[in-house]
Amino acid sequence: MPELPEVETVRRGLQPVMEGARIMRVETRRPDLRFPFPERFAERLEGRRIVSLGRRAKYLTTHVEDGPVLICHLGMSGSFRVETDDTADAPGEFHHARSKSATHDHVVFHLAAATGDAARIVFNDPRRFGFMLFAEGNASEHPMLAGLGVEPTGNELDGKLLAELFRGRRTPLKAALLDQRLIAGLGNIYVSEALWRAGLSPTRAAGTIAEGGRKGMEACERLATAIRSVIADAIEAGGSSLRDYVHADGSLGYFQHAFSVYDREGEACRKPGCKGHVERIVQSGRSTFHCAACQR
DNA sequence: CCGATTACCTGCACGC
DNA sequence: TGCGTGCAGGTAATCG
Repeated sequence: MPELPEVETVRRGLQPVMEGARIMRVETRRPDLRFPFPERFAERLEGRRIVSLGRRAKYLTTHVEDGPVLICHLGMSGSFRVETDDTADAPGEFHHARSKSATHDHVVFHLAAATGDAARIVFNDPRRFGFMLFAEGNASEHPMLAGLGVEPTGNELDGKLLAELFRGRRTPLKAALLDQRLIAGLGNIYVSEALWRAGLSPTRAAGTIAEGGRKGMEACERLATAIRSVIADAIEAGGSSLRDYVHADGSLGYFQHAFSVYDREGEACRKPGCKGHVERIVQSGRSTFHCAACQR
């Protein structure tokens, strides 16, 4: 489900509830998600105050006082929702619009805010590709985060860096952009969208835009700009709501309406003046959507 | 080193 | 109504 914009949207939804609150109790309703929960998972969190909620790529990091850093990944189908006594006891509110099976509520964090208000943070994940791990000390040194590449937010990712990352790589642009060791946070949707915005073919060897002299440099600049803009636009729209994905407060993201190619097989290309249409191809076993007419 | 394939798991849409 | 098939936003292990 969630690529960087969705994870960032989740983070922003949870932050006001979690930061400063104390974790009173942690329930795990099964022994594992993708991986087994860490030893003494609940015990090491209970009683501690949450200092901050961060994000690296598609990972959420929860920092507590005098405890481990909780690293959460949502996998394909993971989501968090916030329950307060108001929301839980009020039938027919937004819960109704998106009945999500409690069958897959795997973890519940019972919180007490500084004001004394109680809240529950519930992690739901039907496919259980998500996971929760602990980092001792600096989370960025945890094996799961240590190898991650540059964030596609902010100014660091530019044409020059992209050229350095791609130089000599014969892998298709699609695969290069999905490689979290190069750029961290892009997923299947936003890779298709970024390549369309940049007018670059997903099948083109990544190295060819890094080695093509002036034209190559222009392509790198276009791609860096496309990546940053599509991620920024998606975050601003509150992410994409596909299938059952919703925000922590139950609301929906809107970016799926702004998709240019993803899941639009057969539609006319939206690029002004382009006569092409959106095609679906399969690369490394996953769908890629692109316009062969304007993406070269 | 590289890339492609498979595995992990459940739900849903679709055709019959 | 049910059943088989394919597909789904993730990462990681394995195989050439």
